[in-house]
Amino acid sequence: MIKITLPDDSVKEFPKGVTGLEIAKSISEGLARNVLSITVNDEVWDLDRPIEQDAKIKLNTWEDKEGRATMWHSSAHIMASAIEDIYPGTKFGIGPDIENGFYYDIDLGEHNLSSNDFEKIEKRMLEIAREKQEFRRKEIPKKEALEYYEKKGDEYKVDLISDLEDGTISFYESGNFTDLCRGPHLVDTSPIKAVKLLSIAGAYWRGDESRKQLTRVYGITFPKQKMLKEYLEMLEEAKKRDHRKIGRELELFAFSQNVGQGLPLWLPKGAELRENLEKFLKKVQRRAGYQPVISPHIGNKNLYVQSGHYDKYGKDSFQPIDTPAEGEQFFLKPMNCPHHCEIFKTRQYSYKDLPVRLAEFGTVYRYEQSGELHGLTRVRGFTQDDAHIFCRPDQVKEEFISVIDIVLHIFNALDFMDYSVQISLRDPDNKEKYIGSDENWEKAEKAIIEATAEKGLKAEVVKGEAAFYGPKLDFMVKDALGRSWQLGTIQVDYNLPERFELEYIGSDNQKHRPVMIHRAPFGSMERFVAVLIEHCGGNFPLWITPDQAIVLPISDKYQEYAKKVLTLLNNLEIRTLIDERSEKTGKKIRDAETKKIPYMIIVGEKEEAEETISVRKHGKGDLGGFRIEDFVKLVNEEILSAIKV
RNA sequence: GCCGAUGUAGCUCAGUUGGUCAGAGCAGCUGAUUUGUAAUCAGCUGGUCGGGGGUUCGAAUCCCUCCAUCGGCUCCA
Repeated sequence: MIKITLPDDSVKEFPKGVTGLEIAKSISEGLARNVLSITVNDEVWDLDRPIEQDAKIKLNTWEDKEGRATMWHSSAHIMASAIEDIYPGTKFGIGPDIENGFYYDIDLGEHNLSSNDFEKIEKRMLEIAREKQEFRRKEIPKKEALEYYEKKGDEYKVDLISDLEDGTISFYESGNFTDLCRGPHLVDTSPIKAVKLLSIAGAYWRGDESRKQLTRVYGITFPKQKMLKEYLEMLEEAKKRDHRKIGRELELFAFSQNVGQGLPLWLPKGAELRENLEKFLKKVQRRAGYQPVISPHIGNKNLYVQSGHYDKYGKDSFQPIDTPAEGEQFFLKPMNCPHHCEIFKTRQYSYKDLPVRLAEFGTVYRYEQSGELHGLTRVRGFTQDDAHIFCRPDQVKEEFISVIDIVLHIFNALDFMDYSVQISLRDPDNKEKYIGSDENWEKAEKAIIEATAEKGLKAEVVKGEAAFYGPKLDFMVKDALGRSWQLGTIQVDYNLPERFELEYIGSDNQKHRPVMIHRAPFGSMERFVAVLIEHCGGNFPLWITPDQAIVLPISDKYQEYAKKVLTLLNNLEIRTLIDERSEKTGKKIRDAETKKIPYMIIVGEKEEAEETISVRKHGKGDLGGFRIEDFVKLVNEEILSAIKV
């Protein structure tokens, strides 16, 4: 007998070689029907794989991430099987489960797959699912596996197997389809009740641009038809929050082919929104000891040669700007740091002057590949809420904490709670790839880890993800469709102080090299606004929204009073509009609701007589009559509680 | 840059196998209406059907090419 520990820490005894399915059955028939895989000592297994010794287990159903992963991984096999049935001779790369569904990279040879082919593949997949094909695990020696795929002519699998360690390799067989696979899988295909192929894309073999591009087919499956329907509806809902759509509807920003792709035009409403964010951050930064600086949009080539960026990015960047003077070349600035280094160099610093914090909303230009451009999240011209902190090595941690404070303060004020934090460290096995002394790296990495811990952030630590010039801390936020974007970033840099020979005089009267910290709490204004739009669906917090209120006179007779109210509110710094059209009140309200204006001020006979206003809140409805000063108080309280000063 | 898809009025979309197919709703304009918490009525103006080339008696519709957009891949100082 072996001891099986369940998630609630209860322990049950089972005969040696018991399977996950048998354990599920011993608990309940219902569970046995719904269980998809089993986690055995933190490893996900097939339900029919015998457990030979004491173990801690968890049975995974659709409700568990691991359960869904098992189902989707098996679905990828079914899709491959269906594709092989329909297009014999197809070669297969990899087919993993992903956060929402799965994909398979395939090589169809001459044939071109398009979304028009999805229906017949889906149909075949459902047939396979209904056939209740069992997934059978086989262990085969590496040599035999290689022979199998060489004979089949599938160079991708050969490539994969060649990289595996010697010994036996696991295969899974379902119906006529056999695939190299670590597993785990469903017991059989029957839990898959609903199938949807979502999209098709090119993907380089092994993510390498120089290798062949395969066809990647994305799909998702569900144990119930209804779930698929709900999922597709959810995707539709998410599309409604897309910043590109809302940006157009609320007239926040636009693109023009005449101006150029990836070059956003901020419309009056969007510019107001952005300025409100900038004003807020400027205020916060002033309090935190930052000094504003301003630098030009172009820089001499020499500047970027010195920074090292010319070498690394010059060829792929925008073309140089030539001037009449001989030998002079300028570039649109791709980042602000070299300029800020030059600002730092304009005077001498004592160790007592540090840290020096230079801040600038600096607009930069980068040549992003055309296929990469995406609304406001990926553009060719954007404004960083940039600052560079020049400090002593012993100040790194303190500075990190203070920057994290700013980032959290902003996220808090915008009700941005759903973010993740990533610490990127250097690859410990490849230290020579990085610039800067071992000692400084260790100090900085330790400082970042400690600073995040002290701030109570749950950060994921990723080794080998650091830039060559220093470790970093990133704040990531997801957009409406679940894609992750990097917003705030804090990066240590040992490279630029070196290249620009920055120095300060220490207490020992010797010259020392400062550490530089790049940081941008928003990241870029463009990307931040994009993600903000998707988070609030265009219903911006009152304090940054372009228009906070709109006065709606009931009829032309009350225009005069309405204008009086308008002036009064604007004088009290409530950004207010007026709707003077000869429309019915219902229509004016509808239009104001559509524009997502937080407060509607309705004035008619009664209000004029009483010197009051009727207030309607967006999305909520009528709040009743107010004296103007009471309304202003209400608005100011709402703003203060949001900003949480 | 690569793979696939898309591109019809400011916006959202119809347009059957190439032949009164250039349309609708919203928006806009003009007029009437003077309105009380999510759409008042009537009339009117908008489009070289993404650009260019080709096939055809005839192209929004078929082919080629370029551009842009969308979903991915790669990249992201």
